[in-house]
Amino acid sequence: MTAQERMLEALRTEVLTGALRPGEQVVQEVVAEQHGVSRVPVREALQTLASEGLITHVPHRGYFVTRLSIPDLLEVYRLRTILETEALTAGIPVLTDADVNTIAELADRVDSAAAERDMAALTHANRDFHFAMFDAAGMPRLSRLLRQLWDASDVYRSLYFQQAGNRERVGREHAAMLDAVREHDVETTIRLHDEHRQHSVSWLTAALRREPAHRRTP
Amino acid sequence: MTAQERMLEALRTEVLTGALRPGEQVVQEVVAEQHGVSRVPVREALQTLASEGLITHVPHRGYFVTRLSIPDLLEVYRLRTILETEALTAGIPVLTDADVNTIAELADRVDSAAAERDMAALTHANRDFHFAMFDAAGMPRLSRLLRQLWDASDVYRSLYFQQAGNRERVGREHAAMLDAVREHDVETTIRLHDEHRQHSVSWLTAALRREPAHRRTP
DNA sequence: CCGGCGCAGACTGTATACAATCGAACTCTG
DNA sequence: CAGAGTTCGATTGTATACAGTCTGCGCCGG
Repeated sequence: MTAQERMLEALRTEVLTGALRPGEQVVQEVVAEQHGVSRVPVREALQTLASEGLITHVPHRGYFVTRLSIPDLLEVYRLRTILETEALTAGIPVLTDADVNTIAELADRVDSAAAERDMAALTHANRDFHFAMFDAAGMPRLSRLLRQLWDASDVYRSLYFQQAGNRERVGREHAAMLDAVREHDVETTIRLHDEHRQHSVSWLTAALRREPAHRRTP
Repeated sequence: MTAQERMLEALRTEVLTGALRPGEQVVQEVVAEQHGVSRVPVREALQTLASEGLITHVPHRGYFVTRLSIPDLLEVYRLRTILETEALTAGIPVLTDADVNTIAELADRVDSAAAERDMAALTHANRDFHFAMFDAAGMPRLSRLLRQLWDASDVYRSLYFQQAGNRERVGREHAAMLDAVREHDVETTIRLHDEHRQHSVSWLTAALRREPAHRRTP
């Protein structure tokens, strides 16, 4: 595995778990030293994250963790709604029994991570759970676009998960989805996803309004 | 402007106009020498294009112009249909008179480029024409996703434009769209876009089937 | 006292140099 | 003669070194 791939993974995790906070500058030399590599692979990883939108690049100034505005967050969720509906419509009917079992297992993993308050594991397991359904559509580009949109909002989802009530709610919602998925009930699965999203977007906009204390991404 | 930005622009143009053909390897040193820079900014531009999907990266092997398969092409057009419909629904009703004039002007530019058989100009003007409508939705992320999808298929659109009949057809289709846009007729604009897309996708799949002669992207 | 100017420091951007990896042609062997 | 091993060339990946740009602070003048 190349150094830039390691850096990409490391940086993505740090952003997604909130170790690097929105608006914060990512100084190349610091990251390089922490991981024992030179600045070159760090730059290339940052480049990738920038083109995905997770990081914002300002020439001659540096790389900053992207800070979502509320309108941007709403747009992300609107696009997710459209594209996830498409993915579920194509994917749920063609799920095999093995797929369903995998999804059930992933739901368990979400629960354990939630119980242990392991945010990194929770974020990952949650993604895996949902993308097991999305990927079933067999539309790699659609999956990829969705991953980008999830990346963009994961920075804030870690906030959402930090509250115990939200973690419990997610557990219940996932269980309901699993039931619908078991019966290949596309309509219900979509409806549950819509509600799931709806709740987190309202919670998050409220949270963002409460805490406008970061300074703007320069 | 930094060197990597110049390289990004240059490489993107070369891929989109077909100067670099699908499947072909992009050798860093060659590109660097051609443009009088070192390999570093070239690498960073390639990195970005790779994360957008225009270029495929194989560690320790190199960067290759992505070759679309027919299923992939169909997926791109399906996603474009969904997202462009969304953009037009939001954008067409709120177009100002100035916007409409801009669009009309862009349609003219497409025609002139077509008349002069200037493929690079044609590709650019065509994009500008359509994105003038899409961008009107005021959804920057949606525009961005659409640009990615366009990038992915532009490699093949240059093929489409090389045929005179297609160029004329596009001129007529754009004129019809312009009329619909002038009247803020969302439904007709969407229908025309659907037909527009439908024709190019059928033409392109046929063309791809005729010419499967490239060697596989390794 | 306040606003513009210049300088120092930090950080980014790029070039050059070196190390590692891959593929293909060639050789050697059964 | 076929096939596995091997060496060589080309190309990529990474480190180091240097150049350029921006920011913030202090100084000077009004």
